[in-house]
Amino acid sequence: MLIQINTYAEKPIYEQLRDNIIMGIASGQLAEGESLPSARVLAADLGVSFHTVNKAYDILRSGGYIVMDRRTTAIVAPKKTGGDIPAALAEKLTMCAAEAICHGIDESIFAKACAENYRKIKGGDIQ
Amino acid sequence: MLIQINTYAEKPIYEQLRDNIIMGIASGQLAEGESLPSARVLAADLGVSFHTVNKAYDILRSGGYIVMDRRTTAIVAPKKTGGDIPAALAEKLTMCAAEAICHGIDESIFAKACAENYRKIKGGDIQ
DNA sequence: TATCTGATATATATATCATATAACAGATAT
DNA sequence: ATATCTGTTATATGATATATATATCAGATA
Repeated sequence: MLIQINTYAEKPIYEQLRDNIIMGIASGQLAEGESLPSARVLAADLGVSFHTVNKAYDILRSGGYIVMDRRTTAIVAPKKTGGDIPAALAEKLTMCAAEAICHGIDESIFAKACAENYRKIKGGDIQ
Repeated sequence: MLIQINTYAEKPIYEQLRDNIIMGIASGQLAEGESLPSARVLAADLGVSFHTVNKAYDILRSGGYIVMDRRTTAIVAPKKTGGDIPAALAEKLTMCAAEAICHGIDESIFAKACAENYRKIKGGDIQ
């Protein structure tokens, strides 16, 4: 999977990496059990510090997105099914809804945008 | 409206203030045209620096949430209708959907959560 | 005139971000 | 065994972000 970062963006590099990989998993570009490049290799490829990649991997591990396997590099965590919405995600969604309301976006348009995003990502129709 | 912050949280104070006020506007607790407390007064009430509140107000002004009126304090911006989804919000929504997919949350559950959030906030059923 | 407002400037302390270098134990292949 | 990879951990440095304090300014208001 192609991982791209923008070192000029205001979003920290480690967050860009985190988001990139979450998108990759969600869209199926990174399959369950698939190996990620080692932190050192990815860092060299992107021209960033090994520690920056390591931080992103650590956050992904804490969030249950990847699993660290001593024998290989990090791998994509097993798929979850019928999960609950984690508190952190619920908070983000709440703020998204609030912002949408402030911008005068109708509930139907908001709901449609949410569902379309979901479908597009899951269908791999992204980027 | 009651504005609360947590100085121990990892989220910066100015972001907490921003989110708090956006929630207040979305939920109707802060009505269109309503005056916000002056940055100095709110800072004193919360026990934070005037500049921290000022930064939050400046971000809210840039985002079109409030209007700075020379004659009074900042006021809540006029309501928008039939607005489009701003790019920044679209990106947040995309990441929310991706996280939901990774957590094994079904599309129907995700869509329901989005819509329920929207309705609860708009109906004032919050906090 | 006195007092409020936000806007702006400067300075300081702390935290975060990103980097570099180094060493460590576990796993793997030669 | 040796060499090499892995993630983990520690330490140090610089740049930037966050939060604070103090101060000045122009505009508005009583």
